[in-house]
Amino acid sequence: MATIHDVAARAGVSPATVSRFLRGQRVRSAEAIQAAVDELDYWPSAAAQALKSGRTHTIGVVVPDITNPYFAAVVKGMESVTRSQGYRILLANSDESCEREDELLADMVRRVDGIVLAPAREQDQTPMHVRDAGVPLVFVDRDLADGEQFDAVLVNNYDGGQQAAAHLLGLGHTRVAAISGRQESTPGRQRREGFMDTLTAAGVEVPPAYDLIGDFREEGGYQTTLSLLSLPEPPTAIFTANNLMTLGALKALHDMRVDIPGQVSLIGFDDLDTGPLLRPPLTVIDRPMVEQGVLAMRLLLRRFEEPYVDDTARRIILDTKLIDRASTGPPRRPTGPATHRQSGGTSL
Amino acid sequence: MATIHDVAARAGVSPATVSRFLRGQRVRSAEAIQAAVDELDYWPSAAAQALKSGRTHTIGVVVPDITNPYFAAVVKGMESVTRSQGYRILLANSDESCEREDELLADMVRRVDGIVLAPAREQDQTPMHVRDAGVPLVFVDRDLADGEQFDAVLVNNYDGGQQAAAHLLGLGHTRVAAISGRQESTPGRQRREGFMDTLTAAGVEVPPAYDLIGDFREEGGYQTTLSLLSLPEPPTAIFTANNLMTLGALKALHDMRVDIPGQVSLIGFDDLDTGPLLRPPLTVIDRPMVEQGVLAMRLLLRRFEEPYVDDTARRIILDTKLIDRASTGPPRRPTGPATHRQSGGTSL
DNA sequence: CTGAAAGCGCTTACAG
DNA sequence: CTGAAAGCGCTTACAG
Repeated sequence: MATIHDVAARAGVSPATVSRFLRGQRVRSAEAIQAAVDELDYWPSAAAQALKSGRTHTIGVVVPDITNPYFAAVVKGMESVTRSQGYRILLANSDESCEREDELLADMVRRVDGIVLAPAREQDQTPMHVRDAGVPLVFVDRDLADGEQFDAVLVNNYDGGQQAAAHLLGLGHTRVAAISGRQESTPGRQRREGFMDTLTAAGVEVPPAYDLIGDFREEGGYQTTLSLLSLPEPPTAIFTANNLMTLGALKALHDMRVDIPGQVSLIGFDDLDTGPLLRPPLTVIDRPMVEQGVLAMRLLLRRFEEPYVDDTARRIILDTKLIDRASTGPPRRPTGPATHRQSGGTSL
Repeated sequence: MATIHDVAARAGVSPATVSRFLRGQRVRSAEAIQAAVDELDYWPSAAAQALKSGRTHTIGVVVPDITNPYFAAVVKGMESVTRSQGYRILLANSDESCEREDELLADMVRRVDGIVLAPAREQDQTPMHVRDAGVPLVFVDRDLADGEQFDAVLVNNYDGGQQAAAHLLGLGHTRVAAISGRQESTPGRQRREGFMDTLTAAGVEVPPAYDLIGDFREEGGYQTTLSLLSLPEPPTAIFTANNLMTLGALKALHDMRVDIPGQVSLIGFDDLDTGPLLRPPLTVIDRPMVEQGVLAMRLLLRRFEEPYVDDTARRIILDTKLIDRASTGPPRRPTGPATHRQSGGTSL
């Protein structure tokens, strides 16, 4: 493969001049150099450039699962930004594993300029080390327990949980279950807290059997829903704390031939592309996706601007929004202090 | 950041010895070096290693759209392989654009050891150049017109198109429409050909208004379906050539309050995670997804084995399979040389 | 505007 | 097993 020396020799200049030309500086022999570049099919070595300049123009992105449509959308947003700025993305899945995340981060420290991370656990220590090593870090979707010093793009998960609970309460539900994400993760903890606090404040108690922890995966949503349905007194409404678990719950409900929302109402967190097309169309707590990726990447790239002065951490918290479709409705026979704004179910 | 010299100095050895230790060779001062590495929090510079060794241990992956669940699954499969082999993935979307793909490829040539590509067009020339530059290339999902010299993992798209057509013919449809992908792409062309050939062979003619070309995106599926429905004589069955267009078609059908499969049958190519949960559950041509990624990456990494002798191109063609769910059924009133294996529709 | 030269941080024959 | 030395392919002050 041709090197900068080959190009220089062919164009009759020094390698330094070729280098200057390539970085857009004005040089006398521009045409000759361009011709040599074309003829030799020259492309600079990224490794040599990185070694010399200390910049890789690559951003590491670590998410729990790229097949989760939410993260796919977030990554898409990030890519639209990196593309326009001349950066590229080194992508990896942590698989919700802290150990895996640590390995990935360690591996990335010396090959990227910065990292966007959705930490698997709020107690992670590795991000601090990475930052101490001089690699800027931005959180997306998830935070650290003591993450205030990091840039972050998050949503108001607590609020989202509240909205979900308020919606079910408004329909008259009192036997309400929640399938939450791991409590060591930001969205797992916050969504559950918002949901539970709202129920408690309304005088609705949630028995332990109704307060389940999933794994943010479809399988977890499926299994926990089955366990809920096998209870002597199953809930009349279920809140699933992310898109994949919602899908799992929906599958379980279908498999058990449960009428939605006749027998059980289902409200999920995070909308799906297929949300309106499902049986029944899904009621969900929605939030920006692509936009989160865009904002997170902008926050990160901003740290590479020269001169860079403003060193304060930027924390962006976006709002959630209820999308009321058809998977929630009033319970068949209100069993508690039901509100009375709905016309009521007729069956049984 | 600490360098190998710092570690060497602290351990009282030469940099060469540290380097040997790090690559697993036997050295006398192993403990001292390990201690120095730990204390200094040393991590080798990927750029320096790449420059010196000529290997980046990074694989470039270029797909049309990572938010397409099919490609997300393929990438997941690829990642499971790279992970276990000490490689990482540089991921990028071509957005179905040839120009964008060219840019990405050119950019990657000097920063990866190999590339897995789903070419946007069968006439692409750039892959040849990349290969000539010494970077191994494997195709996945899509091929080049003269791609026999490249490793590839594909599926029998023609066969899949045939299966879809045979299924609709078997139900008695004669007014059959197809929404295909761009004919310059492998799956766009092959799926349509298999579908059309089968109809033609059965004596069913497809008018131009029924033979539409989409863009493999949801929006394309939506718009073309609307145009189909606005025809004086709309089709009784639609074949959509990929998952996203199927979703778009389903949305259009819902929006126009068309009964599926009562008024219109819908059969898609590529299954969806939500396939069984949709209204109605989708009949599709299915194919391996994660597995394709695994196979493609194995094919590629095999080229880096030492010593590498077998230089013949490996072409893997996987089979498709019909999943018969509920979005297809007999037409309301058979209008052509209908077969008679179904019990027939009752309405109208 | 241009060139000679140093150096980024490693790896690897080459001697010992 | 070990060290000194060269070199991977660039970039960038430093002079001119």
